[in-house]
Amino acid sequence: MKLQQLRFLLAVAQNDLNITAAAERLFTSQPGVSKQIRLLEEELGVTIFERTGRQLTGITDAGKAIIARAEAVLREVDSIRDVASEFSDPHTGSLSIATTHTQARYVLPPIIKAFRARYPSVDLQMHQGNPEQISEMAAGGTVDFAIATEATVDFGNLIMMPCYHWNRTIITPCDHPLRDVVPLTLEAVAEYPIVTYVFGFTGRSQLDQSFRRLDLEPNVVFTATDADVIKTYVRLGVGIGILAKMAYNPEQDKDLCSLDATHLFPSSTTRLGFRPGLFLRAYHYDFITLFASHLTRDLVEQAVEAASEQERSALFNGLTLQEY
Amino acid sequence: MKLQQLRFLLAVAQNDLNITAAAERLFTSQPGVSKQIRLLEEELGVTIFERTGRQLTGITDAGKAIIARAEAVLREVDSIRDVASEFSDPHTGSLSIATTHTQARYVLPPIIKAFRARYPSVDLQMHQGNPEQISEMAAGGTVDFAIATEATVDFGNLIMMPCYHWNRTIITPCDHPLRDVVPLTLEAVAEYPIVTYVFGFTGRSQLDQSFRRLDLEPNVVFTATDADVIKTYVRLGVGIGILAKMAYNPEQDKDLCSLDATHLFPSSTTRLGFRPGLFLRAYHYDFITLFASHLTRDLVEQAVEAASEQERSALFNGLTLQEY
DNA sequence: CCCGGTTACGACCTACGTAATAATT
DNA sequence: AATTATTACGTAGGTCGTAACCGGG
Repeated sequence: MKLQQLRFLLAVAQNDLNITAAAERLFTSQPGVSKQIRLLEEELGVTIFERTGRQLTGITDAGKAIIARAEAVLREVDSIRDVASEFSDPHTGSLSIATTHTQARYVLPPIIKAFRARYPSVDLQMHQGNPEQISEMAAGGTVDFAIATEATVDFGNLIMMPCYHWNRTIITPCDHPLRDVVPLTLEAVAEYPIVTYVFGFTGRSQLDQSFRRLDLEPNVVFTATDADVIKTYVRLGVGIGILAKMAYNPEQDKDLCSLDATHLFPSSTTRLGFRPGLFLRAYHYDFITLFASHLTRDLVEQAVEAASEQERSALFNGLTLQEY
Repeated sequence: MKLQQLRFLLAVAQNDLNITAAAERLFTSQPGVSKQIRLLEEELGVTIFERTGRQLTGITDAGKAIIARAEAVLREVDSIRDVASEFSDPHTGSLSIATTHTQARYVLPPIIKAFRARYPSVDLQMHQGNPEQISEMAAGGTVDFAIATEATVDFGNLIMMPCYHWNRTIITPCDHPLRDVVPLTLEAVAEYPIVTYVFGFTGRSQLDQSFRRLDLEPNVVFTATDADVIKTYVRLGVGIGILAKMAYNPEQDKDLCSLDATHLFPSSTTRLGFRPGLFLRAYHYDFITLFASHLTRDLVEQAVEAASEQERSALFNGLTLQEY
């Protein structure tokens, strides 16, 4: 068994069982891939791909199990390279982050700026997606870090660490009657059409819970995955907006008025996660600490070492997180 | 990077940095090993071994990290072979178990017999050790299964599953005055010199706790790692023996009398554990079910899938385990 | 007949073994 | 002096690329 054979195997699996395409992606010849696959099957004594005639038409059960493990092998091999680079050239490498719009647009920019200043030679990649996609990318090794608010807990065994708490603000046109309701109540909010996040994004489920607890039926007339769209529709008079506080910028959004809603909803927590086994380079730790100053290298290492989820969350109890 | 280079690397690390010895163990030439190590170092751009002159004198920090990951790679590669064998030849393979004397001597023999009857072509290996050694062997990949009562919880991230409960019996010469104490109490037991297990073995810590809870100071005059030695010294009149119930055989031990001590001590639980990532073949599942009938393949698979330790133990709540 | 996989063959490379050399203890 | 790592070099095996060949749609 050769590492290349495993690479070939994965390439074929990832290219719809098309050996030609896999060979192209690997910058090698098609017969070579074909042959190595057969040699691997022969050595293992198992057919990995179902064939009708000469065409690959499916993956056998054995093949699925083997492919899953081959991925693990290659991830681990990559991590060996990472370890080596860390010692030979600690300031060069790559950092890839998957995150949601809210983080990418409102929270990460200053962090990224500081990080790039400190590590100009680190190749930085950002991917945007919904929370599930983000978790999958982190679990599957496509990206190093997942940063999101929902759905990342419980998913794919990621090591998750709380980064900051945040709450919501309600934005309205400045002549809106809701501004006269003091103190603001959920009942009053529920009177008006609402524009907010789609389900699964940016603490939306916690928002729904708060209304439900008071047996209120909020009239959500429009949902979006990002705050910019929400603001746009509030400006159009479609309804009042409920969005993450950090997405409201008093200067740029001065045509909208904001009403603090911290007392109406429980705080949400944004977390950063990565897959167990990922080798964290010095700049990974630095990025984490830049993003959440309480997550020192020491603490992160303890979280990685922690045997159970319980043990891990115990580490984070008693920490005071930044509040937005 | 080649898999062989990683194998060479590990062999050198495991043979006191002696390349000659490593080459012998690998049935290859010593210059070959030397060269591949250097090639690997060159490719990674990192020195793995500290050298004084030509002698290898230590492992660098980078080397330690790399070796740890190389072990993971090779384990995973082995597991690919296991997967393949499972599909090509499900009845052939190997099963290695590390366990303590008590299990090996009194509990496992009928299980092993049944297993061998069902899988005569599976190469069965048993290793005896103390609970820590056992856990280490399972975590490090030396053996597939660890079976023990203590110390295996919390250790090395093993996936542990409860197999059966058991309690203790007290054995005495048949003319011993303790036989007249009805009902038997811990206070009475504490009056006599005691022969039992050494600390860390076969539920010894739970035994100590029971005495301590009543502020009793048991007079333990002799400790052993196995019940046969305990019986021997009880026969010599050194003291009364406290041992696991399944270690008392009414026929063979008819010169000794046993007093049930179930009401004096809490039950202990014997567990079976294996490292996460181990590929379980059909005969692995069958062995587990033979050993503990409630641990069906389905349940074991769920335990493997469980994301957290909590989730896993929840699976086992409500099961009624066999009681010895 | 086209697309895609396999077989055939030749060139290159590289891993490995033997032998010689150098450095440590 | 003995042990152990490195260097040198030749060989055998294997990987890879080109080209020819086959099987389905």
